[in-house]
Amino acid sequence: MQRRDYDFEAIEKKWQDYWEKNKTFKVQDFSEKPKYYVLDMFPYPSGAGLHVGHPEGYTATDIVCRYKRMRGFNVLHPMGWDAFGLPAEQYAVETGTHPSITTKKNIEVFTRQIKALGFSYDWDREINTTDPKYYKWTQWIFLQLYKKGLAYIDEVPVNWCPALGTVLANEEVIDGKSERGSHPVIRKPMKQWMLKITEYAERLLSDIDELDWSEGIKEMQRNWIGKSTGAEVDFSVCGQNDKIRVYTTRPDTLFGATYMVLSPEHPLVEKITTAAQKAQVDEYCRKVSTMSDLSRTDLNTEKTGVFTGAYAVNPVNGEKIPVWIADYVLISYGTGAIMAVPAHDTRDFEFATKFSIPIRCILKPDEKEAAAAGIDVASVLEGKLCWPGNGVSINSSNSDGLDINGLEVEAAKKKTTEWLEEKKIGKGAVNYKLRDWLFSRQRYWGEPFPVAHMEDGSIKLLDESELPLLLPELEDFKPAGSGESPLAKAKEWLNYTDPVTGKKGRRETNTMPQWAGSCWYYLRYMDPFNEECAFDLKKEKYWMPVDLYVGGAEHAVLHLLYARFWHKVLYDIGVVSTKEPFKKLVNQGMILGQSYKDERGALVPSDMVEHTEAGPVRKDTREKLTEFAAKMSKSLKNVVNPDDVIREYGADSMRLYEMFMGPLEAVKPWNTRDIEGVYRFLKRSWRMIAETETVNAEMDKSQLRLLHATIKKVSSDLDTLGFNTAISQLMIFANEFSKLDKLPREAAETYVKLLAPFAPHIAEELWEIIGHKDSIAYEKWPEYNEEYIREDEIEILVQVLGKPKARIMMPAGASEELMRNMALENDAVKAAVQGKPLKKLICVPGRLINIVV
RNA sequence: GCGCGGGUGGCGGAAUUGGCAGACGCGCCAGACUUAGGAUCUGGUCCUUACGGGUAGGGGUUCAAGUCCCCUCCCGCGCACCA
Repeated sequence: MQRRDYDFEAIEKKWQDYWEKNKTFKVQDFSEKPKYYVLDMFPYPSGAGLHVGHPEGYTATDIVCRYKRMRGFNVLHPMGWDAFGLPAEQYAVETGTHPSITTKKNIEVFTRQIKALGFSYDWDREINTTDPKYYKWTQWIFLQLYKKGLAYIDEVPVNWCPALGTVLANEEVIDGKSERGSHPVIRKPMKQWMLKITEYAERLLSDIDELDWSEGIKEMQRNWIGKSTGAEVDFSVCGQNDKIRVYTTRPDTLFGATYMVLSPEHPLVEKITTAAQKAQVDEYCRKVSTMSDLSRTDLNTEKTGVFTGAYAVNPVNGEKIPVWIADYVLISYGTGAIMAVPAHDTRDFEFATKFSIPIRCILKPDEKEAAAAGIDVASVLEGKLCWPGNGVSINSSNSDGLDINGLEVEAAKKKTTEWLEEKKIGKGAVNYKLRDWLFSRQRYWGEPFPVAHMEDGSIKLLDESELPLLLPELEDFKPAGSGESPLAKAKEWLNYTDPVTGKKGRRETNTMPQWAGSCWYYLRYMDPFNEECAFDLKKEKYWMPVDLYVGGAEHAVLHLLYARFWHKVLYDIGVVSTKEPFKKLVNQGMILGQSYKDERGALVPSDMVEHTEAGPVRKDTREKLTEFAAKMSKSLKNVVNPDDVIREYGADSMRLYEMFMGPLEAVKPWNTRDIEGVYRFLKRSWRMIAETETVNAEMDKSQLRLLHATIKKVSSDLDTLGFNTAISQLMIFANEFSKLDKLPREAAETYVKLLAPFAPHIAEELWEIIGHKDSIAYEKWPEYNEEYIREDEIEILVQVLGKPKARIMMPAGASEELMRNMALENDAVKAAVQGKPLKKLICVPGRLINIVV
């Protein structure tokens, strides 16, 4: 075998061993240096191992960490495992293998793969959510939530998945099917633990403003919380004492309310329904209750509903209006009842049209807005078209002191709300889309709740000294089928006796959802082995908040919202010192795989594709195929395994390619062919340093300029996470300096330092080759000198009428006067101007001149 | 439908925020070295023979527009009867 000049395999092994043996990246608490906490979203260790999406974020954070260390920061950069979860449990159901065994094995694979990329984690802080020493404190936090009144049991219709034998959270149900496995999901009432995240809705919303997160993610969180302001209004039911309370964001349209709608689940439905309508109403309610969420939302296009036979009184004009029930009104939002204003609400309009309910226009549309939307104002006024937009109120006054005619929407809302409050029939109100968090799962592989249900019906919290409450050993991991978790089969474990009173009870059989462990793991890293408390307060004060948090956008709302919620609770009980956990958040974009489709657009698995000179064809039929990028999946066989890439090109090339592909946050297509480019770059770097004589020579002006421009560009790009452009600058440098026969020492040393965060193994090796004994990891980051970057002469573009005509070298600090003269004397410029009179001359110093004639 | 991103060579992507569009890389073409090349090096590579024309399409502001404004089209992501 021929000698490989750049032997990445040996080099990478050597330095990974070195870092491990010397504990190069072990971090000290309370160092004098400024702290910097960089966090990756810790992975669920799945059986499939790492895919190329994982190292994308990990590489980015690792580069930042290595850079910050060289900048003199004390960097906390930990890794751990979000190891509770359904897949290991499903595997246990199928094979009888205990989830802890599967989990352990998977973690070993993940660890090996992650270490092979040379990330500078402090492995001495590794945590695992399934470790009793960890989940003891997850349980402890639950106790705190309960004590604050934020945890309660409620009987709620939940998403029951018969195939999985478990209840799923709303987030785990996609289009009425389970996110995992795509099994049908139906609604079933069950006793569940809930967390009152709604109590924190306002703070979760308003504190978003101070976060350094991408606007997109912040907006998603705002939408998820979904704050709206409006009013609650009471409508009395004709012939009864009952009142129907509605929530509306448009109190200004009360005069246009021509009917009301209750959600089928509304408690008043039964009471107000007349005998004549009872059969129909019951039938409708029955139908809706058995419907899955999917079929219920399916009815999007066609509204359904039934008249209850009852009437209510519109409080602004005393009018009798019919009360209907319809499934387009949700019991879980607002008051579960609405006043319907068909003229100014598209849903009500559809409903009213279908059931021939009067439509009364009480808002004259804004002419401009209506024209822009292509809406005919006259039709709106006749009640033939719906206008949900702006305008002024009409036909909106009563004899009881309310007159909003002529007012714009905002003013009309305000005035109506004041009137309602004065008459004590309503008040201003705020609503959120955010619901309380369904916090139990009917699973084995999760944190047990530290509670017992006592025989007298009370709930007993375990004492802190009884934690952790361990999971019982089981042999059969199948769900109980009744909806209870497999824990219901753990006979002895179930029995609880209060150590103080001797009273008996039964342990909670639900376990916590996977989100629980990830809600506070970033805190445990600061103090991972503390047995006295979840984490030391002084350490928390030193390390928090997380300065940079990188992870996939799939956690844009749920994990990040839940973690923020817990953090605020912990803040309120005084164990954390910051209002928010994650100061800066970056979502890495998904990496897509090379995929193929035929002319009909049918997808073709990658192993069926052959590459010919004319392009990709289908192996068996020779049909022409087109290449495109699609999410990596088993079925398309377009998944790239980092192990293969590392074997072929090395970890440094892998790291560089992941960063060079494009901006961190962008969705990018993987193309194995392109790795060749960064690999060549590393080989060139190798030859430039390792196989070129290093001399103590001065650099000339242009060399100094390039060196310092490179320091500047790489540094500023690292500050803004512009990894792709930083690498391209390093390439420019290597392209130039690799031409030299002898490399000036200063250039060599500086370059290796700049390269080190990106490609640490080769950098360590080169650093050693040019004569250093210690690791490069804590070398001082180079500083640039603006002096050297400045050019003496700058090429100035001269345009005539905006068209480039000449490029003239001018002194760097040339005055406008000088620039102007030099430009006008230029032959090419003279030719373009042709003696025409000068109308205007724009001079941008250091850049260009534009002559207008 | 609503909200948020985005549309630049054959491909991945640059462009100091209004100032020479296409940096850097892949691919491709030509050449050098070579027994050999999936090694390395050199040169070329937006379109057009040219004049010129080009950043999804159309209009506008400006001395100057990929960048700002208006309209249209397309793609991705999120939410989806939230009153």
